[in-house]
Amino acid sequence: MPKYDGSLDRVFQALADETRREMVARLVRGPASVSELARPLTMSLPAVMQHLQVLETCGLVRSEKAGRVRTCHIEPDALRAAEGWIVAQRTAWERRLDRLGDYLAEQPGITEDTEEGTT
Amino acid sequence: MPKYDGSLDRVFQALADETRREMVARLVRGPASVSELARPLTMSLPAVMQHLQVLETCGLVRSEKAGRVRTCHIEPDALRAAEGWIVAQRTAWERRLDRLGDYLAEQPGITEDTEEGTT
DNA sequence: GAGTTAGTTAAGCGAGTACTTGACTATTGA
DNA sequence: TCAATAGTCAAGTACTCGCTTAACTAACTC
Repeated sequence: MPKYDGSLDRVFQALADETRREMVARLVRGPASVSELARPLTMSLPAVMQHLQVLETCGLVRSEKAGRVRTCHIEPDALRAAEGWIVAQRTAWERRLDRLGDYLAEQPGITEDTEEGTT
Repeated sequence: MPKYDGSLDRVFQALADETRREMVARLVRGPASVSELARPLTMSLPAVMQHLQVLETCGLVRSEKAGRVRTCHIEPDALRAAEGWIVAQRTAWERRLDRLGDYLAEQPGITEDTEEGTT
C-alpha cells in the first residue's frame, strides 16, 4: 500500500484549498522544511502538517526527514495528471466548436448555436 | 500571494468529484438536459441537481430552462482558470529545474541535488 | 544534562458534503 | 382533462474537512 494515491479526486481536492495551493506554489520554487512552509501561514503547525499530509497522500508532495527537520519537495507528476484531465476536456470542447463552426459555415443564413442533443 | 481569487477553490472543489467530472466530460461534447446528464449516473435526480448546482456556482456550467427541460452547457473559462494555475506552477518548477541544471553544469564534480533552503 | 527547536500525535469541534426520501410544481401530449 | 414527464424543494443523515489545544518525542546547543 503506497502512501500516495494519485487519484484525480484527491489531487483536485488537495488543490481546492488556498493554503495548500500556497504551499505548492512555495515548493515549486524549491524544497522547504515544514516550519518554512508554515511561516507565512496564519495557522498552527499541526494544521500545516495536516495540509502537508493531504498533499503527500495525493502525490503532489514528497518529504523526508533528516535529523529533526523534514524537507518537502513537489512531485510534478500529480500536477501533470490534473492538468492533463483539464486539457483533455478543453481541447474536446474546442474541437467540437470547430466542427460546429465548419457546419455552420456550410449552412447559409444560420447564426444561432443550433445544437444537436444526444437523445 | 493569493493572486488568484477564491473561485479557484470552488472550481477545484467541483472537479474533485468523479460524478461532476463525468458531467463536464459529457457537456464538453455538447449541451444536455438534466435527465440526460443523470441517465448514466447511479444516483437520484435531486443528487444530480445538487452536483449541477455546484458546477454552476463555480462557473463551470451554465444552464437555462425552456419549457420543462433545463439545458446545460459548459463554460470553458472556469476550466481555463484552473488550467492556468496548474500550468503556472508546473512551468515555474521547470524553469527552476533548468536554472539548477545550468548551475550544476558549471560546477564540475557535483551530482547531488544540493539545495538552497530559504531560512 | 537542561533547555530549545522541529516536528508529531490525539482528541474534539463546528461547518460543509454527498447523498437520500417524500412531497410538490410545471409542461406536454393523448 | 388527465397522466406521464422533467425538474424542484425541504429535511434528514452519515461522513469528511479544517482547524484548534494539549501533551509528547527526538534532535541539536550550550
